[in-house]
Amino acid sequence: MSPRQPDPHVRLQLVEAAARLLAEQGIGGVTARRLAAAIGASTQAVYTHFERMDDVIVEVWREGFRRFGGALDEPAVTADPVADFAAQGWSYRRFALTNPHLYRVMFGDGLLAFRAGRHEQDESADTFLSLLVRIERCRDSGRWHVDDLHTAGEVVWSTVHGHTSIELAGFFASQGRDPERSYAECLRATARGFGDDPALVDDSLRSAWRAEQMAASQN
Amino acid sequence: MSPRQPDPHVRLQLVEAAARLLAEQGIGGVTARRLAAAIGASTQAVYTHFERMDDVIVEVWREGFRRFGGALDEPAVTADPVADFAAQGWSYRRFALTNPHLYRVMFGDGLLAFRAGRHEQDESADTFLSLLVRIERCRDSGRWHVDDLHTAGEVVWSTVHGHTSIELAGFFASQGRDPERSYAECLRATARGFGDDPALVDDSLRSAWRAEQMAASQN
DNA sequence: TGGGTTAGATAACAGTGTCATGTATAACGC
DNA sequence: GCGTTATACATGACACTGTTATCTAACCCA
Repeated sequence: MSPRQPDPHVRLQLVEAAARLLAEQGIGGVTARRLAAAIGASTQAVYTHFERMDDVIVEVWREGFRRFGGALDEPAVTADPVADFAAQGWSYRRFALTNPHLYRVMFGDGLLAFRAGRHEQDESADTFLSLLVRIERCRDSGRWHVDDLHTAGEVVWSTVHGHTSIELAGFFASQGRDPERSYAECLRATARGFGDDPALVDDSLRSAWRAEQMAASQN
Repeated sequence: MSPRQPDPHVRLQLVEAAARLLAEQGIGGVTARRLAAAIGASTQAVYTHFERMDDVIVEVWREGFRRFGGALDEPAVTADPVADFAAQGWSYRRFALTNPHLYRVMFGDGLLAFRAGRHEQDESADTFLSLLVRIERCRDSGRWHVDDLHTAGEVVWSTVHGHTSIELAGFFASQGRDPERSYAECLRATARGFGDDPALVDDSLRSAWRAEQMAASQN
């Protein structure tokens, strides 16, 4: 009765290697053997620390949501709640474009949305709250008329996720279209859709666009 | 100098088998050996008719877009262009829910959006025109103010695709949310986003919902 | 310091896409 | 109709995948 403990350093290394492989080669590049080789171990090490190969990806997925939540809260909160909403929208897009493979794992149809257990889905739902906070401020300022906050969040998420995944799939590029223009239009239409004043919306969008330019240029 | 011709019937059978396997077991169920077994041939038959395994899926993808285009044009054109727009939106969603695996292949990140050549992407862009036609009618009726038709189409597509793919991923179900409510809200926000009159929008949405109920019950 | 448990290595199995080889068949010139 | 010949398709292999049975060596605790 004296068990040998699994080395948490090994587990950490595996997850880090998986994240790196994912970012560099996409989901197809993350294999058990490559993972093991990356940390100088055998494939069995993977199965000591994880039940299935997918569970390694789930761990990367978790870390992705942590970073994603940070990105969504990064844009400063100002006196213009609609500008803050739009700035968050741009931040959403920038995260996805900077981490395309990670975004696909997080929101794509690969495997996780299904295979991830309820626990993981609840974690991802937390990120959703970041959206709700900024929508709530738009409502409370009187500029937006929002019946149900949660439903409004689903509308916003649908739009930004839809445009983002279409852009990641390369459709806009292949058709010679300008994704920044249509994304701005998505944000504009959403704000107007919630009853905002068109002129005010345009002002807010301009502020948000300036903020995004600043943030994006910060390397 | 007397070549033996490949049997077009074999090719057709392969594509049909791939479509069936896809619908029944998802993309993972479509393997070369299963495909060959389904038509009583060897895996080499696949490589006689297609360069790569993926090209079989591309063929299913093509047929999917043909059917999808039909589904988008199915809702009747009436005197209310916004109701017609919304009815098309519901038809979009119904197609995806009825053919989930096919929809994922068509619009998902699996492989095709990237691997499919320019020719295939142009074909999918044709389907996009179905959306533009109905948006154009909303604009011409004076109810919508649309700067650029193509950009407006991208906004609409982003929203409906975003909500649809989130629903297919099972997020709404796992959170106990009502996807029909938020989808209706997506359509409403979109119409209002283009400057439509809120009261008129509500009327049009009701009409479209009735039409959808009819169409859906036609099994 | 010993005893017991388990981390991790090695090697295998079943599955995948793909291809080299061989054969039989279909299309042409006569 | 009959050879001739290019090729459709079958057979079997190769490299890869995730996963697991087996073994050894290292660790933890008494």
